[in-house]
Amino acid sequence: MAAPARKKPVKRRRSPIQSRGQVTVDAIVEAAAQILAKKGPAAATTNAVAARAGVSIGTLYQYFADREALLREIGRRHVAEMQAVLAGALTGMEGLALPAAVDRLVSAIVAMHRVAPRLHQALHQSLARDHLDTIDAFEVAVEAMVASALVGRGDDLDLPHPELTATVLVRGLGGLIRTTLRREPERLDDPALALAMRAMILGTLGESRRKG
Amino acid sequence: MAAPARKKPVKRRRSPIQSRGQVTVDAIVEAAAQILAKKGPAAATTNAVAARAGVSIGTLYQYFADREALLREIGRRHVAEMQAVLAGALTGMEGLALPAAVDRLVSAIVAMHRVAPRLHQALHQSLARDHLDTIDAFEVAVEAMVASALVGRGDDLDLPHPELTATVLVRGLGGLIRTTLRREPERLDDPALALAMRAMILGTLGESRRKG
DNA sequence: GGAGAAGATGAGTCTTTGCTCAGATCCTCG
DNA sequence: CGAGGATCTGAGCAAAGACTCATCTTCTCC
Repeated sequence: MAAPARKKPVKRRRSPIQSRGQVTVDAIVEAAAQILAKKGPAAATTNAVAARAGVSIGTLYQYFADREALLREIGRRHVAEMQAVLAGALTGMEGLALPAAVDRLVSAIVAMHRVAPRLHQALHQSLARDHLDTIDAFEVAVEAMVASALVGRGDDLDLPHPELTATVLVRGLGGLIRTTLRREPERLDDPALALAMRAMILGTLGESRRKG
Repeated sequence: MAAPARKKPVKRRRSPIQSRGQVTVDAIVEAAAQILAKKGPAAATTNAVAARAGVSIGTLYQYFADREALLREIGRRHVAEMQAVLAGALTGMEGLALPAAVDRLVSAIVAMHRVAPRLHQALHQSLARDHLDTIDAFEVAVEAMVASALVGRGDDLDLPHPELTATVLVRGLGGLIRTTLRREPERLDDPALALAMRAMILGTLGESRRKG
């Protein structure tokens, strides 16, 4: 009623037109990702990011409306990278027998998490209730992907609830990998762990089928 | 060389001696846990906590050296509570057949996470690289517990690497539950999910054994 | 009752951080 | 070359939050 307070008086974000603008944006995102990965969310202040990127804070705010927007962009890029790695590791799986396919899947998921483990963790921490959307959407997509892959080989599997099984597998494996990454990062290279994951997947599939 | 800078000039924390002191401490911890659970780590400022607890900030700092110490205390209490719930839900499992024992384990783990889901999540977020020690120690203990339980029924199981299997199961289930809690909290009550978890555990155990 | 310890207060200090703005500098293109 | 837009600068503002301290109140116990 009183004064019509302007909510968003200016649209701050500028899309780079000249190439040097793009270079600057990349430098900022890169710097932020590095700090995030190396020192955690708390250290990733806008000033620190700008300093590391070698630009002034003013420049940073020319391209990002606020700190959140910057984090969101990092999340977007990270997810895209993971997606690419996953897709690459999963090509040409159609012809494989189940155990071989599972091996392939395990190494794909591990590889995907190895892209930028510290950053992945930092994002999961800092993206409080907001940018997790991006990551969540990706995880949902992965679950759907796995579910359809399970349905795809219907003959030898015949699961009563492929989606449910996919959900359990994807979330379980993801959690396992994230916990391991945080507590014993070096262990991700342990072949025994990969075998154990394989056993978990195959066992879960077998046991789930029997229930049909 | 120059001035011998005093590092920790005062030990600020006072242990409550009179009963009203204990009451105050409890109120503070309780208030902090509530804010943490309801609004996340960022909202849990020392001033907000003191206000909610109905005491002045000065009082808060009489009992806690700093914000970290307060968070650490909350972590300690939360872990203790989870431990109690888990222990309670696991008593008298010795005589049970494997499937029944697994059912029991599943509901115990779910119950344990249901103690204070939002707080659990907030702690996992805020306890950056510090108080996670407390939670980590607990999780390690759970892994050891499960491992020994697996060894305990050696006859019908005979796993080649009980610790590894326990690790995979505990971390996998924990991750699955945490993810579900964050994205679809209501689903934790879904019996189908419990069944799927059961299948995962039984399947993993069976498949792991076969490898021996 | 009253001395002294335990407990509580909260205004205020100090620091940090997100973010703005009034310009300076660089590029493109006619 | 030079006009005008794109880009960049960085001192500094305002807000927020952790924490202190001088002082007051309440309790214990002889």
